[in-house]
Amino acid sequence: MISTRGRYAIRIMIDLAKNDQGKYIPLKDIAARQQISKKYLEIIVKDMVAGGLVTGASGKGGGYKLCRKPEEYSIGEIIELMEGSLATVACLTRDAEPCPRASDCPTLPLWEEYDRMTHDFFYSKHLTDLI
Amino acid sequence: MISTRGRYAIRIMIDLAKNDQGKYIPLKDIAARQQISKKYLEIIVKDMVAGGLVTGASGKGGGYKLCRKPEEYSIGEIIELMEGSLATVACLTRDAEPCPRASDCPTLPLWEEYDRMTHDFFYSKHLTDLI
DNA sequence: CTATTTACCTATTAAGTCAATAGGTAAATA
DNA sequence: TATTTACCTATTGACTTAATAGGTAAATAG
Repeated sequence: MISTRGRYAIRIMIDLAKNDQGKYIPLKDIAARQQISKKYLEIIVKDMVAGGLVTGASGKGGGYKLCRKPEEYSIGEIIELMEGSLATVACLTRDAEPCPRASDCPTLPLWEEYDRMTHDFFYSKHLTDLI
Repeated sequence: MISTRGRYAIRIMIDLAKNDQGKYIPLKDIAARQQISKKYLEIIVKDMVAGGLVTGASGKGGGYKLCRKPEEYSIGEIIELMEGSLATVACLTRDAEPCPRASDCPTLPLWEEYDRMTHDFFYSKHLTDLI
């Protein structure tokens, strides 16, 4: 299940893209338009800055801005950053301890196939596809 | 993320299919082969009986048994029963309260497409594909 | 230079979910 | 009648989720 972290991050990105006029956009405005608590968005957007999705500027006239063109963001990248992983089962997580049953696990190929499909799906979608 | 409920359920089904000799198979044996706590499997298999995936019989010589041929079970059906839903975002859950933003939510089509893909993927796989 | 606006920071919390464990009762057979 | 098995209810510890609370630092407009 994709949580609010990933979903709100995408909504922030879309909002930034749609309202782009070259200037920074205050989080207050985004929160009002998206009807999400500004305080909660702060936590989310902080990680977006750290992950290189957006840039922030303090002070009057400050706010947030995309740091690439909308077509240069894949949805997969956004979700993977915000959720920590796109993995659909625990044993395929980035930092999963190696499963001792992996070599003869009859279900592993299924999860791998689904994981690959999920990855390809979200990496083939870009921010521009949502605008 | 698919939890142990869904994953263990599939492993139980595979175990029942592989070891089928017409008789009931005690949960004790499945737990030993799969290296999963029998007590935990009890909780899971209870819902599998309720959902019509397997039948149970008490007493000596009792245990569990598939109630259809392995090719007649889709993986989607098993996961959906055990996880409550195959939905990948909250607003597409069976009993989600209707989202007031749905009509002009720019991300909804994305989740719907992914959901459809997930559904089709798991319903196209059957128990026999894992044996 | 000062007031205002904004990002940025740390901590806390209430509710819910997950993955079990514990300790029984009822049913069926050898 | 003893044994084996399913079936039942309750509890728990760890973790995650989705927030809220209350600040400090930076930048600009006036």
